[in-house]
Amino acid sequence: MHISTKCSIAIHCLIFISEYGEKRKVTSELLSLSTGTNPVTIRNIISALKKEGILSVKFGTGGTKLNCPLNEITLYRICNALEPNFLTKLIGIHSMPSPLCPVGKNIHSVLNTSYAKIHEDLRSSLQSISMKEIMDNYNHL
Amino acid sequence: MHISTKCSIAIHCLIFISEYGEKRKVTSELLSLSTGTNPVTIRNIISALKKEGILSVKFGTGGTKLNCPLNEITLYRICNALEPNFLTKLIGIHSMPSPLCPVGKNIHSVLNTSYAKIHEDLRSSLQSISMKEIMDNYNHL
DNA sequence: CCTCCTGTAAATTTTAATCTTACATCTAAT
DNA sequence: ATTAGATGTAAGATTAAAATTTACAGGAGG
Repeated sequence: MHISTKCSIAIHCLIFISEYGEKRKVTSELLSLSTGTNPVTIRNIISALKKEGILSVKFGTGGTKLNCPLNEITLYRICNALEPNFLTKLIGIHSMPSPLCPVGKNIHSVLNTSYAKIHEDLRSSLQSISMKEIMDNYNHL
Repeated sequence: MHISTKCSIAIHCLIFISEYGEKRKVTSELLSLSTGTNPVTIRNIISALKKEGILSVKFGTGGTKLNCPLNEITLYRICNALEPNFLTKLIGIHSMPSPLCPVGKNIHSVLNTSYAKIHEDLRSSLQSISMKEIMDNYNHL
């Protein structure tokens, strides 16, 4: 399973909210126009970020605001909010190796050991980048 | 785009070839049985690994042998053989942000900068694991 | 009480991955 | 040389995953 475009859309939304969330009412309709994605997808993404405590949404009347400092919003947190346990789904494993073959019998165990290290490395990589760096990048473009 | 199960199947095949490639004729049919994948997929994977110089295939009569030392066969090399530039396809980016919006106009550039670091980190992670470690792991199971 | 918004669910469409079928070609053994 | 058992690919069919669309129940605030 891959890291979907939802991650990119989420970052897009967070930049937008960080820039405009205090000044005007940021609705899913507005984010939909800016990202070029349909409003339901936006609402699902925003909903996931809300559950993670990253932002808050004004119910009923609409509008979105960030809920914690930029440096605490890491890419890891975003990805995990969008898809829990996304790391374990990163590299697909074939499901039907032959149990009669010495290799087939043990392949899952071998792969899991090796992949665990990759998951760890990717996790720290994603934790090392937060919306703070991304906003800095955006502002100095 | 994700790292597909082809990577796991490739590792499975390489373990099998490493164990049995010298003793018996390892055909796509045999690998197909061991992995539980159809022979055409196996042949495509083996073909990609061959182009990378990782193994060699005896044409006509069949049979596969490793072509270089285990420690030179890194996961990065395997993934790249299976799908060139797989890193740039790892995290999807939404294709239609609004060019009228300040965020939409610049999002691709911002994302590419941030994602480049992740690609680098993942690359070194994948380069740090080779078939040598995997075979050691397999043998000490 | 009316309008604009959110939160979800369900069905449809689109896209990507995988499997199947088919066949040309090659090698070694008989 | 003929044949049996392989590889290498191309195309089409099937399956599975993502994304979009449609629909609607509910809240907030003028």
